[in-house]
Order: sequence, then structure tokens, then C-alpha cells
Amino acid sequence: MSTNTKRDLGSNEEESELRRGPWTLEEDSLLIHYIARHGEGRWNMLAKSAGLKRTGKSCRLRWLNYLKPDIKRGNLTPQEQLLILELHSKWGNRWSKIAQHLPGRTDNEIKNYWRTRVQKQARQLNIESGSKRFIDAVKCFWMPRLLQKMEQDTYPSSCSSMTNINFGNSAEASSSSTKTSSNIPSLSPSSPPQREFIDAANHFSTMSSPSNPFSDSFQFSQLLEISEPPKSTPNVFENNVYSYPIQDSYYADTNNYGMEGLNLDPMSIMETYDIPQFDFQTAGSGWMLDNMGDTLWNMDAM
DNA sequence: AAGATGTTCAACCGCGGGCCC
DNA sequence: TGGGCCCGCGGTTGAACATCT
Repeated sequence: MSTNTKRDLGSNEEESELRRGPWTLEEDSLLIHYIARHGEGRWNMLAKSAGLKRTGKSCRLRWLNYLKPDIKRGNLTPQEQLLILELHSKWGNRWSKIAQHLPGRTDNEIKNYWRTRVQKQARQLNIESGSKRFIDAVKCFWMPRLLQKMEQDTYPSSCSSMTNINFGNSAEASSSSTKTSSNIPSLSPSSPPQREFIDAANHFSTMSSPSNPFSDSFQFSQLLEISEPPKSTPNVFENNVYSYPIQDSYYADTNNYGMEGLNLDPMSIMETYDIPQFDFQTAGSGWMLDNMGDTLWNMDAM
């Protein structure tokens, strides 16, 4: 235990009284009502004044990660996942900075997503998650799949045609596919061909083609038009009404992903940047796609 | 049905930076 | 300038839940 923690806790007597672990409804209520009246900040003082036997740190965390009314709950959308992948490739583990670009999502949530989903994929593929190989793999395969998923969500009627595409290995695929789907790997549920994937990732990391929309020279943020984080948060206590976050029903509007500032329409992304025209064969990786099999990423993990 | 194993995520910890006196 | 305090960040832990055997 560092001196810092001592400082945070105050005297030993106070330390012995301090509660830890999961918050109770009563504690939540105390915190919510205190902040409703006095606002947030000055957390140590707040904890004492509100009558909470918690550290200021604990109160801050509970508020910012759980109780704050503009927090969005539920699974991350493909759009959000895409943004996280892109921003992480740019900034690394700067969770707080990344979270600023995902309204309603906390740094903790993004960090958890990265550790439990993304790093899991890396582990399964035996690739170091921070490595260039992994970043390339994310750009070349996960991101296109998320785009595909976004398209499916946006245009459900086109799903069947897309999921049947056999990426890059048949004339049939290219002739029958639509403009927006011809080069996206298919989604059939099979286990990843790991050896091939690793070879492919190795190969791809040595490749730098300006025509490759997911190569290092391609800035994904061009597509995303990353907006500034919101300057202010909505006043949740308007009219003295507070919406208590109960499970996933806290935000009824699940279609509002808070991504209004982003141009994430998959159709426009693909058309604008001509992603379906991207020629993996020309770029030197046709062999790789032939060897990939149907699935590199477990879509369930998204 | 029950124990083992895996996954998720809320909460904690330690550290460093900024501010104030 | 140095020390104390507060705050925020990133890493880690562990309880609860889910899935597997």
C-alpha cells in the first residue's frame, strides 16, 4: 500500500470504517442525490458530506463508470468497436482518450472490451496483441468484417448475398457479388485456420500498398471523421427527475449510439473509398486469402 | 445435476501530474 | 521550492455469471 493510498484514506480510524466492494442501492442513492444537489468533483469532501463510508476515489469511479446518467449500457455496436480498433491502433492504451470519442462509453468499459475480446482473439491466434502483425490483422480482417456487419445491420435485406461470398477465390464470387460486398471475407462459422492466419499476418505486415485501404498508409480516421468529444453532458436532474440505471434498460433508445458526428454508414464508406474494388491479388495477398478459409475472426466475439 | 472451467465487468490499486500553500 | 492533497489514468483483481463436461 502506497503513501498515496494512506493519503486517500486519511487516518487509520477512518480506514477501518471505510466500505469496499460492491455498492448498495442505498449508497448509490446517497451519491446520486448528493451530486444532484451539489454537483460532482472534490470527491473526498463529497464522500464525507454525502455520508458515504467510501473513499473519494471510489465515489468518483462509481459515478463515472456506472451512475452517471449519460452512460450507455449494453454491447458495443460494430461502429463503436470499429472506432476502438482504429483509435487503439493510433493511440495504444490511452483508454480515456479513446473513450472521449465514444460518447456514453467509459474508459473502463473500453479497456475491458479490449482485454476480454480483442486480446482474447490475439491469444487464440498466438499473436502478441500489441504487435504490428496483430494491428495489421485487425485492419485487414476484423475491420472489414465489422464494416460488413454494419452493412448487415443497416441493410438487413442484403445479408444473404453477403454472407455467401467466398472471398477472393472464385470467379463466381466476383461475378455474383454486389459492388459493396465482393472483397469482404465470408462469415461462415468455422474455426480459424490459425497457421495460415499467422503467416498471412506476417506477410501483410511486410506489405505496404497505397491501394490497400487498411494498410498503414491508410488513415481510417479519414472514414470516421472523428468528432470532438461533447463539451457538456446532459443535465440528468432536469425537473428533479433522475433515471436510475437499471440493467440494460437504462437507455431505452438503443438505436442512438452516440455516433452522430461520425460518418459510419458502411455503404457510403465502402463507396467513397472504393473498398470493394480493393484488389488483394494485385496487392500481393491473393494467395493468403485463398488460404484463409472462411473465417479468421470469430464473429461471435464482436 | 453438479462440479470445473471460462468470461465478463465492477471495483480496487498504485502511480504520476497538477494545483495550492 | 517542497510538501500535501486531489484527481485521473492504466493495470489488475475477484465475484458473479455463463458455458462446458
